[in-house]
Amino acid sequence: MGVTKSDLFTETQNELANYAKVLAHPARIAIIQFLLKTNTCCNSTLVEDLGLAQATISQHLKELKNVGIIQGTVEGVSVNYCINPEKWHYIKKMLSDLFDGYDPTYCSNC
Amino acid sequence: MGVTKSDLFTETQNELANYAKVLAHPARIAIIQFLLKTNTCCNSTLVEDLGLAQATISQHLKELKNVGIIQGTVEGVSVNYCINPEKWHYIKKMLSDLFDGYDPTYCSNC
DNA sequence: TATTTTTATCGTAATATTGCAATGTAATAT
DNA sequence: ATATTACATTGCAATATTACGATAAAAATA
Repeated sequence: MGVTKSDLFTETQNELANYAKVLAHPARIAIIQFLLKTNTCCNSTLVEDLGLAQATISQHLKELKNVGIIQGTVEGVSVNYCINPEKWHYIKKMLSDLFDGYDPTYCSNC
Repeated sequence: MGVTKSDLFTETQNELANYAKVLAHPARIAIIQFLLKTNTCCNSTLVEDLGLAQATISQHLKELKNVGIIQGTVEGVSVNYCINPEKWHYIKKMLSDLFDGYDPTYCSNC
């Protein structure tokens, strides 16, 4: 049906899935990596750098902002985007908690 | 269009996005967490545990298997799934490389 | 004021994802 | 041989995502 049955899952499961979803597009990964390098960027810079249309970049930025991984501050005509440090570390922790939860020494059949 | 312009991005960006995509559904997170707890599971166990239809679980398992995060071994009538340790650590490293790439002390405007 | 620059939003088309009933398949049990 | 059990696959409907042109809004500039 295309609609996820969120009510079947825990809050953590839905939350993790939502964070993963925002990372699940190369353009958004590229935007994040760009920010890791330059610390700040605006829509027009990304349009040049990524080669996607302005409306498309704007949409990706919106999704990143919606989950809180980036934040934007109006700077005259343009908007400066940067990583939200608190959210960044929160997501980082959720993911490492998940990935640290596996100990292969307990596995007998693989 | 619904189609990602993969050719605009680096291999790493596409790869990261693909791994994120497979984590971008609470059912698949739930399956992984189930495996972290029990180390092994089969389709029917998950159908009981998650409350999704057998065909749906089968589809989610297929996606997890396609990116290599889990592997299945036929055990008589049923199929035992478990985490693929190499892939697990590979994905874990890719994600931590991304998330370790941020140093808030360099950021002046947030 | 008119123009330019930058971004957001709307509308739309193409494609992808989610979920499940129905059906197919393969191994085991009766 | 037939039935049962466990999964995979197919086909379909509903919804979500991706991409972008067109347009709107808001600030800076001529």
